[in-house]
Amino acid sequence: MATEATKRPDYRGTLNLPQTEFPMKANLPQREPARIAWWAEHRIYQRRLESNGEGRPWILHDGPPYANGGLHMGHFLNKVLKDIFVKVNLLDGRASRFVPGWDMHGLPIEMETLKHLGVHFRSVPPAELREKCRERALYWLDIQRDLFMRMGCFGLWEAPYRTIDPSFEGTIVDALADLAQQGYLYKGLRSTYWCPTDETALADAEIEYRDHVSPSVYVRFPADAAQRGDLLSRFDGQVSEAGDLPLAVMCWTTTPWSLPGTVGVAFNPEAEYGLFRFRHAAGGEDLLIFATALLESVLARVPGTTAQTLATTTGAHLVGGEVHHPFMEFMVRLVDAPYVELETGTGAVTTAPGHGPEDFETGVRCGLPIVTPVNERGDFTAEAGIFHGLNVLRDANAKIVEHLRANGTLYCSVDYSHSYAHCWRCHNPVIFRATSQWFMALDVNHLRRRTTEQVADVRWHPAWGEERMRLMIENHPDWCLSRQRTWGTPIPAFDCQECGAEILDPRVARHVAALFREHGATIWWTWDAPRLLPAEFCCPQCGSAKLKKEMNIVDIWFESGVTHLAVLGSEQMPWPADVYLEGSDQYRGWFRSNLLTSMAIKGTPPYREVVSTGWVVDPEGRAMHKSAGNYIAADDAMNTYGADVMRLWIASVDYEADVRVGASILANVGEVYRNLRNRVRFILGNLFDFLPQQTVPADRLHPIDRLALAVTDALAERCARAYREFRLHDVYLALSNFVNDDLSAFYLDALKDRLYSSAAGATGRRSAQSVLWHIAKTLMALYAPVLSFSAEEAWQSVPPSLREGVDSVFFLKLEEPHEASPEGAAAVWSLVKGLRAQVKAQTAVEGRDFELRALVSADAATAATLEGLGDDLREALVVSACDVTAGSENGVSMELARTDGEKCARCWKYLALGADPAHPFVCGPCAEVVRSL
RNA sequence: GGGCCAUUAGCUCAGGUUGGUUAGAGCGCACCCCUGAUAAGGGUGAGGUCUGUGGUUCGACUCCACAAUGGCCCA
Repeated sequence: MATEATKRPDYRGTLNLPQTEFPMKANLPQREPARIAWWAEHRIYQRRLESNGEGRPWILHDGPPYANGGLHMGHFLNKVLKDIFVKVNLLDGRASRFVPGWDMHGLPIEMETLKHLGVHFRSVPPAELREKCRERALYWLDIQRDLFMRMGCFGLWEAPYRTIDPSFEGTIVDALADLAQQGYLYKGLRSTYWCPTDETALADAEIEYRDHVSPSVYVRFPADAAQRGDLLSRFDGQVSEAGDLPLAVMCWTTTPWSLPGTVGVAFNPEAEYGLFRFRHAAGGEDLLIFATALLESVLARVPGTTAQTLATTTGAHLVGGEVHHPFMEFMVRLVDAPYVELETGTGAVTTAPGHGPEDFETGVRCGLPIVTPVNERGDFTAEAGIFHGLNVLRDANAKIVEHLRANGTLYCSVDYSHSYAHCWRCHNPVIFRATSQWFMALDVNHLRRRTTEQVADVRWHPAWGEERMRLMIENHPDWCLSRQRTWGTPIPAFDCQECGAEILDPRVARHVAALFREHGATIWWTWDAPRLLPAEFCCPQCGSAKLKKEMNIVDIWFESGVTHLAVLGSEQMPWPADVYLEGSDQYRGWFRSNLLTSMAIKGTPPYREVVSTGWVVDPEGRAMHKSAGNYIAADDAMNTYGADVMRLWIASVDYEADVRVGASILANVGEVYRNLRNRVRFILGNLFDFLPQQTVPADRLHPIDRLALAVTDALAERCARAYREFRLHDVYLALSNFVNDDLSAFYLDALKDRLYSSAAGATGRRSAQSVLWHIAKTLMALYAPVLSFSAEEAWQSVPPSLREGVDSVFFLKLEEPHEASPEGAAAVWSLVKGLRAQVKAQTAVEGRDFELRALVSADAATAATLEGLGDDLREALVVSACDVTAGSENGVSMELARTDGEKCARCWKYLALGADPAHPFVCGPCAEVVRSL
């Protein structure tokens, strides 16, 4: 063995093997924080923004997260996606200035603060409670900001917009002034969701549906003699066996507490109703009216009864009749309502316009009185008679059922489990109350029509977003803007003490807005009315100066609905935004609220494009919940996998639909990450001795290198286009295919011989390096929006002489300008790649790569093309010799055979050895290189 | 209960703008090669009734209807 070693010396030291400081192992969780500090210290984002200064900035307007807790994977998806597109545009030469924002007012924070303090909101003075809420919101803002920065997101983190800033509060009130001036705001009685626990009206968005068990009651609404005659006549006089039995309508409700406010009974006008002769188990008999379709169901619930059908008619025929209330003093009108369904109950539904939106609508349409005998705490008022003082959610149902049973009007009461509206924060059931609230009208000034029309002018991603938004606007009721809470921005309304006028005057609103900008909105609680009003302002109706401020705050969806007015509109942050990007729940939320305020105040949408994302779900496709045990906190994921792997995960999925995440999914992404990282590492390793001035001009590159250049430029073009069109997954697929298939398995593999065994400064080697440097820059730039940490790390590992003073990967261009590629380059590339694949497929049979010589035969044209590649064809096939012959047949075929040569101890190709007696085991070219060292 | 969206190999996704030969890729897995990208690299292979059921058609993963499962929004 010793003699063998001396006979065949080790030439390893004479080769140009890769060297790089870019480590193979990423250690992302440990290294990423230092990268963030470096970006901040060197003001990388700000400097690129400044150098991109010309032209209109590209603005992705940030939808504000709610500052009331930690961050989950949904937050990660949201903010990182935004960051990716911000960086795409940054690298693409635009000033993509990202101003992050936070939604900081509102009930959830107020609740969280009260819980934190352990007190009830009535026990804390408003100004003090507001200060505590502010502290709490700022506390969460800091935590969230740190995490967003930890994700690697670029943005103006030191100057975010916050809905609690006095300037923002001023914008909110100015927006109300604009709306008031144009006649959008009105005060109206409305049946609104009302939370008796929190004592506030709730927006639709503040409602969640949960299962709830209610007593489902069948109640007798008796008719007196006159009413009886009238009702019987409505059965077309076909009633012969009625005798003188008493008559009643059998009504149904799942909210017995609404009975004191029940002033109507609704029938489905198209359904059939029967007049039934009822024999009760106890012995009595009477006549009852209810839906025929529900007869069996009713009999099943009122045991021991039998019924005989005397006559039938339609619901429409019964409308206009009247019966007595089962216990109140007033009469109840029979009305029609299309929503009355015949699946459960009796088809005769109690209607309390003060306690339900449908009932309210029916009441208004049919002229019923709007009765609301329930106060803000859910207690019956004196208007409810004997039930005065009972609470509708606690004891009213039981007491009312008991009373019905006692006075003989209850047929049946059974527990009924159904989906019922609950408060989103305290999770208690909510009720409806008719209360006086401020509304934004959607049909004033053709707002609804103009909005649905202009929805078509926005580019929606995915495309179905347009239809979804259009339907959303078409079906939306007027927007209830007022809330009866403390932590928010006051609605600048005053009530006249003399004439009772409710005043929301634009002039007053602008005055208040200016005061808020200067002093903050808390002055609404600490200043008296005269100080808040413009000098000499009097009631526009009666001229009285005795005005009292209202204590309503504005819906927080209105606050976030005017972020476009608060944040955009300057030269640096122009209005409208280029893009809004949020989860698909925001079609109903922020996309819509911004659209409506913008259409009303500015006349056009606040965005040109809208991107919506799916939901982050667990590996089985189920929603994530802390209580379900499948919840992943954003910081935990980053600490485990590193932000860059998490960021790559986002590119690996189709974010427009729901995206799954879990340990095995992220492990897969981790493998792809290592691929992408090692490709760049290998390329950088081969550039350790390369200098920019050694770059070989395109026209003198090796043929295969020119093809590689062309293929790389095509990739960059394709990726850049996909990036600009938000097709992130296409970038991911294109990059991983390129890096694995074109580079690792083909080009880089082929290049090793030339890079390693040529003389360091040989033109051929510099040609390869020239192209490798171009590929490296291309890849790092394309990686940077997604793999921000790793791309930057790679860039910092490039020898400074090669980097030429470019400090950061974020100073590169997304797509380097380049000359047109040679005609058909991609086809030639594929052709050669295909031949190389054939070689590889046969190496197991025929021998190792370099042990082979290839005999390629092709039609004349193809042969000419292949011959044009010169020795690069041999190199690309990784064989020791290659001959091309032109045949007459179409296409290309190849034969492989063993070479005659011996293995060169230095380059490992099989060639004639020993031309230089000093180096007997080495081929001619290698001997020459070695001699020159 | 209604609207919208999704459902293609173990996982993440392509695909077919006009339905037409053996539905593709990466990762994982199994086996093999290399050891001068080495806590790397290369090759080969096994995995799919394209969620299900009907329908239209000479022919459907692709069009239509219904259903299931999951998601978002609403009631």
